[in-house]
Amino acid sequence: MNKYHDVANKINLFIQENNLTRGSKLPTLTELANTYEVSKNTIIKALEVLETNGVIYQVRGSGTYVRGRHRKGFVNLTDVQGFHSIFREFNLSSKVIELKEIEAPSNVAEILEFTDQEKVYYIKRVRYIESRPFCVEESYYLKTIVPYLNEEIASQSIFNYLTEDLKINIRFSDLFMRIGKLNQEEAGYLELETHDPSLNIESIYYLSNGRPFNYSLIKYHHEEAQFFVQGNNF
Amino acid sequence: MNKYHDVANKINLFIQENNLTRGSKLPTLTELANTYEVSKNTIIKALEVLETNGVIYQVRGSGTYVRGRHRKGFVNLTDVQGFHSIFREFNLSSKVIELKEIEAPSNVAEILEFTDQEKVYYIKRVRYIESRPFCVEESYYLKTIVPYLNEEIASQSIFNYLTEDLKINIRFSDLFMRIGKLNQEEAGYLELETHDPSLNIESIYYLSNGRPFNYSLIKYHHEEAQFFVQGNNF
DNA sequence: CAGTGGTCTAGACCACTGC
DNA sequence: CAGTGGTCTAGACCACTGT
Repeated sequence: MNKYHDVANKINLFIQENNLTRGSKLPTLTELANTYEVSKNTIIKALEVLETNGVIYQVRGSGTYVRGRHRKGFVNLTDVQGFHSIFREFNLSSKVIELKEIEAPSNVAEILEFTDQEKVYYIKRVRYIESRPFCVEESYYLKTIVPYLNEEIASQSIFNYLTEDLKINIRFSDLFMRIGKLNQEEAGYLELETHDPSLNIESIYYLSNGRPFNYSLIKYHHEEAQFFVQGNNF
Repeated sequence: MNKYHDVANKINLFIQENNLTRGSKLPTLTELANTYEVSKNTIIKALEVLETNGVIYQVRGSGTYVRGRHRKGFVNLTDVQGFHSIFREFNLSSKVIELKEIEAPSNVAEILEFTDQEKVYYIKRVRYIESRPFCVEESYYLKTIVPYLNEEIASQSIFNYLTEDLKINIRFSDLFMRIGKLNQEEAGYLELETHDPSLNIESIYYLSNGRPFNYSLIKYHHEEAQFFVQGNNF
């Protein structure tokens, strides 16, 4: 663990434990540098982490303040781990509809950027939050990166399996979202009517060396899909 | 303009002018430091900017590479200036439905965090992209921050007016998104049917001192709403 | 194990806020 | 104009990648 991540966590804890609310002022940079016994620049780095995570904001010439505005039930889209980390607190489960090893269809091959035929795992599953159907997911994993996958793993958190068991480092992701309409099958899974709207998110996940290894198309139940994005300007 | 922003722009230009594609390798940190005649740390800062903007990614021990994946017509949600900057290339226009100065309704007062009665501008407008109706927007601006607004300004880019004429610095924003249904009036503006779905985004914009000054509820035409989010993990 | 990105420091100086 | 965050530097050292 880096020093600045460490300090960031400590400051974050400090905010939570003291119940600091929006607008509360934190100590100055030099004070923080003294109390955590690191250089001023390391404090700056730590606060930078907290700023991009939407925890604080800094005002030049004035001070550092707590940002913290949350709305319950909204999932942060900016966080790559989004769903997985936030839903740890909820009772999240999955039902696997289909799991097979196939040659990648051409559109997926194009997205995942390979020219030769490559094997992928195809998974279709319905995800439930507190036993309410939440989304239908179709996902393709490059077999060279994810050599093994079974129904038991897919019925739990694939993300945890990738990061904790396979030690895969997910570095960044591209999400594309738009509104779609459910077909009869999907509507059935989500307990909705055919042609009801859904929030569709196509996502591509990349390894730390920049290679795309997963493509997913997720259709969210229109009443359950609630997302937020924290923008920063500079 | 800072040195590192300057360098970031130059590197960005370099990428574009040389048509560097996904995966292309950039020079090393020390080489970049030499060619742009700044310290290594300033290069790191510059590359950090490009990384959070989704232009490049860096692999420790290996190098810096071009990320660049775009899909036409998708609006970047992470960028505070999102709509305004990207649509500069399109023919974007607005029709003002209503513009008035009112006491803030209680829900807006709560969101914008004031307890006393305060005046706000309320604006309702329909926005068109290439003359196709794109979204219906209802927006509230704190009058203490935005002292004047008229129909002419509102029919163009309010964002430009705020930043360029009033010299207001927007620092960050919170966006909340979900699917909604259009009422009869809204459907009329968007040339859709009543109860057709829409992508609704509630947004709160904050000044550089952390004060919220604007709240908007925007309902997007379901066929035109296409957004993307670039996630970074660390 | 050479090459490359990442962390950390100490310190000088700049730019902005708010009294 | 005092206080506070932001930029920039030079340099030491660490951690990871890929051959």
